[in-house]
Amino acid sequence: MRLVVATCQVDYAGRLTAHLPLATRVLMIKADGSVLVHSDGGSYKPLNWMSPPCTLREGTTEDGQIEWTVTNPKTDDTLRILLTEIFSDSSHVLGIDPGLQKDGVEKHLQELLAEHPATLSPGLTLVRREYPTAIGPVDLMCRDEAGASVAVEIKRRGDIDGVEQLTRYLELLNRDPLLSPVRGIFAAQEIKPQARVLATDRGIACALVDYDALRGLDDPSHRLF
Amino acid sequence: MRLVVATCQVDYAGRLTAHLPLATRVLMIKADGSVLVHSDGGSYKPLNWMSPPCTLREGTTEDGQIEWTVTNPKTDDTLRILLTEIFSDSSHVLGIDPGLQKDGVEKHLQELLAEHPATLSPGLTLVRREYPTAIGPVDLMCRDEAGASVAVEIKRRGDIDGVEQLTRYLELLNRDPLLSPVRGIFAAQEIKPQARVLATDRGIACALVDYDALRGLDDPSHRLF
DNA sequence: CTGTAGATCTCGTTT
DNA sequence: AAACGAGGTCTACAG
Repeated sequence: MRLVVATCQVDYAGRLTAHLPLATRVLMIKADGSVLVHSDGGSYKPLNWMSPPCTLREGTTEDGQIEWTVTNPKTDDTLRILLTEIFSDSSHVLGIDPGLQKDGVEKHLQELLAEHPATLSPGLTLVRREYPTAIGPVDLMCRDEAGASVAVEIKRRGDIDGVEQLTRYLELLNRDPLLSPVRGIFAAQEIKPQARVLATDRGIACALVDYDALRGLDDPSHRLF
Repeated sequence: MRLVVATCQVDYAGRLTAHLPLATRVLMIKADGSVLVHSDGGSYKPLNWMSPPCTLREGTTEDGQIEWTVTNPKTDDTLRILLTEIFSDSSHVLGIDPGLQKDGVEKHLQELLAEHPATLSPGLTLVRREYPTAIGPVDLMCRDEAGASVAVEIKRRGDIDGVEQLTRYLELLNRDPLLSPVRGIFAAQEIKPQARVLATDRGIACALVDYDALRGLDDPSHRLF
């Protein structure tokens, strides 16, 4: 890992063309050759960058200024960095990172709802999780008290795409005379108004999921930490 | 901008809960208080981070180790960083960045196709760009040689979502007796096989767009640089 | 290996 | 301010 603080101008050419005027920034060069250009704001996304695999070539321009050329042989992207003044340049050995341990995303939501399907609709019982179809797995396949099939699509944030996805599943599932009629439940922690309208228009029920309440129902020994 | 190279352990609690075991990493603290935890690989995304607005509080644990607590008052997220060994700690004044100048994304593709609609289908002429509907603007509304309406959806990468979007537009537009029948063209630089199948199944034509060729047709004086 | 869906998405633009 | 769409998306996972 090399960290350079320098006044620089950056030009990128790849999927798009982009230009950064001369200013002081932080350049992060990782062990795999990738380069990140960070300013003193924004968020975690760099102003500009090069993804690995790529190689950095250091050179000088005709007027004696330092110029870095970073190229990615796979994508033919290039990043040209002109450095007019260097304030700091240091290298550090970091070693391989053990990586991030996560908990609590959609998969976990699906696990919790699989354990407590009745929170979606009274009397609902699980048939199976990740119920396979030709166009992808249905998150939860359930049965209601009357024995009718219910397909559940789970999202953290419910938007129109999720409704479209569930609609495609329902259309396919309802072609199967052994399952039909299959009704749908669109479950999410948050449902966008347009998604709710579309779902309702298509006869799909919406269920708001309370993640913390589900966690409370769940055995706390399952926690990672 | 403060750059710290240190052996650290990181715990995040917010939308999800995440943990980084003890290892040597780079900590980037921006002027707005945001914090990025980078390892020597991956890509431009940090292992862990805190988005602004947030505040960093430095403290010491009972056993005398340095502990940073970063909190975001808006979202109630917290990032706890335990630093066991610091290899480098430096601060730099960067100033405000002039920002990235972009060129060449979907908007530009739309402009080029608006100028040259006949490249999509022979004899096609533009009615208007960003044709408004109740569920959003249609990228290009055109007329063919016979005077029939043609709705064009433009994507850089054509996937199934784009076909769904165009389908919704067509469904809506075809309810208008003044416009109906409206046919659709799905235009993209690259069209995924599944998207092509879905489009064809729904009677939507697919058009592969050659961005460089369109640029050639276009007046070069429109370039930014 | 390709393709698909999720993301502490981020980042615009528009309503 | 909220919402919708795009991203040089990136990234993990399934087929």
